[in-house]
Amino acid sequence: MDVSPLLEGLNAAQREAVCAPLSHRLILAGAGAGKTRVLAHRIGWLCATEGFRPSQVLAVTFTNKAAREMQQRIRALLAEVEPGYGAAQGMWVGTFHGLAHRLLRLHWRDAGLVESFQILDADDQNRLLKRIVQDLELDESRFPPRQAAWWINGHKDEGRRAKHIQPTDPITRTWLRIYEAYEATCERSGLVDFAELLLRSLELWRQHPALLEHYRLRFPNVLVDEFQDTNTIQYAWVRLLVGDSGCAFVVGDDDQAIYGWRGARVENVRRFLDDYPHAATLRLEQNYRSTGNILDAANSVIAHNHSRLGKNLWTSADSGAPILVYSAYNEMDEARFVVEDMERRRAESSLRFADLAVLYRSNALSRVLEESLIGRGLPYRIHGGLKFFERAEIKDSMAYLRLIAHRHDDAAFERAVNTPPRGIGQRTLEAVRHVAATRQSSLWESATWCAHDGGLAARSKQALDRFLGLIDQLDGDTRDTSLAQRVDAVLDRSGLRAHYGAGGRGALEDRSDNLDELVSVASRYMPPDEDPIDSELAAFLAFAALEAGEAQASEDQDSVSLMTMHAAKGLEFDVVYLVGLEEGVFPSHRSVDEDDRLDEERRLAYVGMTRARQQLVLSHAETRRLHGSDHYHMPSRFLREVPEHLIQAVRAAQRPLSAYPARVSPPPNAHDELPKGMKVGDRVVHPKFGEGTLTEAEGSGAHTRVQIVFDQAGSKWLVLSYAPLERATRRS
DNA sequence: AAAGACAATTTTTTT
DNA sequence: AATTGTCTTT
Repeated sequence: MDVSPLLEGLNAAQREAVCAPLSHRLILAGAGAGKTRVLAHRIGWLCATEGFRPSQVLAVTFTNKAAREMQQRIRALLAEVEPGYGAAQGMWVGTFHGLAHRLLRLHWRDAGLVESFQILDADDQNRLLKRIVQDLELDESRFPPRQAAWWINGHKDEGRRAKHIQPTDPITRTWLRIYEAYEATCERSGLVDFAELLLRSLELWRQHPALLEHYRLRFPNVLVDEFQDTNTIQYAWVRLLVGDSGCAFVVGDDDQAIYGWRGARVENVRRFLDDYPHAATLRLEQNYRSTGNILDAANSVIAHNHSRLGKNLWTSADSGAPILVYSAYNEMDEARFVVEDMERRRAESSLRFADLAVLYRSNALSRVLEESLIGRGLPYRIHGGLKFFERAEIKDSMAYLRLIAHRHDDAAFERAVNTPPRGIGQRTLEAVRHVAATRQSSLWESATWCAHDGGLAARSKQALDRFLGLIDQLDGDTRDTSLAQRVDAVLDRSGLRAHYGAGGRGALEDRSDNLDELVSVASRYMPPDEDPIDSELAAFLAFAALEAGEAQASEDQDSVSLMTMHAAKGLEFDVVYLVGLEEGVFPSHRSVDEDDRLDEERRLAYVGMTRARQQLVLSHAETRRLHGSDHYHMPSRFLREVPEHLIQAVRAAQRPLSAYPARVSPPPNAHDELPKGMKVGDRVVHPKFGEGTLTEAEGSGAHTRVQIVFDQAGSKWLVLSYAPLERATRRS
């Protein structure tokens, strides 16, 4: 057997990681240091030289995309090492949720589930919670369903069920009541949300030691990617599986931990070292992606963070071009600059559109850029946004399929009953829900009863009965047909196709196109080889929930990428434009008050900057129109944290206004002064609060509000035209 | 029961 | 600004 492909092209540190002896390892790998590569090669190494079969390897990633990539790389490697190796048979590579789901499908009985349990996505969960909050007769404005979901998921992510929580105050008591009711509903309807997948599978192992032992023996090797993004329960899951006998190989970068706000615990990295004192730490610090200047800039920014595990990226590459910083008048000027710069670069070199990316803090910033790109006719692709399976019309269709597969799915029932409208209104539903609540039954059972026995109007009974009959018939009639035919039958006989086809209220035509696309997706769908689910429909439903799919399909077309910095993690481009570098935008105004959050923003900046291979372009706007009103922000602190000698500044003022493309209107009052001749950044004085700095402004004319950070009195928002503010006289 | 006016809301995202 | 959900009207 030739193991050389496994080591080819690896540097000393990478090689050490790949060939490490069998014991626990923590690999701290900086951006662009080849961590995914190391992970794939490590698995190849384990199989080729340590005598493991691929089926003895379990590797976890965070996204489906990463899982697919990993699987492909390993397959290619193994094929090279040992031609005809049966291509990674039996290997478990997937997301935490995907693997947990597989476990629950295999051991549904032991996990206390019904065989046909359904997965509840975030949207389903919110709807269900809304229903529950209403049923409990609580004030929705005081207990918003979204917040309830947040509260419940937060506890589940920490491994706590309702019974583990001791309420100390009335508010917590109420949240707990919601949690309990939610648990009961999910139980009764056979529904499992994302957090539940993990918690259930963890409990499955805890409560069935023999089963756990089986998996420990089966997977002596457990590998985790993006370890800094694991939450409490994911960590517990890995720890339980590894136990004392297994071998954990975890890869991460504490400087790229950007998901703390959704429960990820960077501390898990340290905790791993506490829990496995013999684990050796290896650092991958050589970066193969970016120029020296880009790395220097990124390193300088991240150096401002507290409590890092310590790591300094270096490269043998040239320092490259300086970091460009563009100061725009406003967001339109900024977008114009970005697009013109792209055109210029493309004219001067052989860059493809796909080598260019614009990254921003929040999705709201993408619109202007999009308009500018359209104006100049450049192809682009916005990543993120609504996924295919999250679209309303698709979810409507899926609700029918879910009911066909599992009648007791209350979430699907609520969605499908009256979509499209078929005369089953609030009153009727109220009655159905009431019966369900008193009998502790699913909505389906309750509806069956109501359609014949309840005290409903004959009309309503009939409508209800027709709906129930429709589902039963769809199930019966299409049982032996292909998945695509089933979907097609659902669209036709449910009336959804006619409903969306009619074009509704100004509704976009692609709604109906999406329905056709769903049929086509179904016809192309192939259940995974080693899937524990025997029904094609059930497998398809799980696929839709776990893998919502990219919104735009045109992946092959050469186009500029637009996305949030979060979405850019793991990707790289020759030229990266980081726009909206303004205090209050990035770092976000919701983060500036807390050190921890600010650190996370800074890590996000680090992630964004290190996406660039050749050229990094940073920009900020003096004025930005956001949510309908004007904002005047100071340049982001992250800009100031980039050493000056790395920067080449481009001032907007050098460009005449007449150079603006005709379709973008010239900026009104762009860099103008605020009323009273003030500008952001000025020193001001207030008779009562003393001296301070004008840091931000919002609104225009007489409504302009400004934020002043007073030297003594703290920060305050004042209406400029009323506040007795004066410009401070400069002291000598 | 369904359409239309009105008000509130707006980080980041995966599964 | 624009989307989203709630309330009102017919």
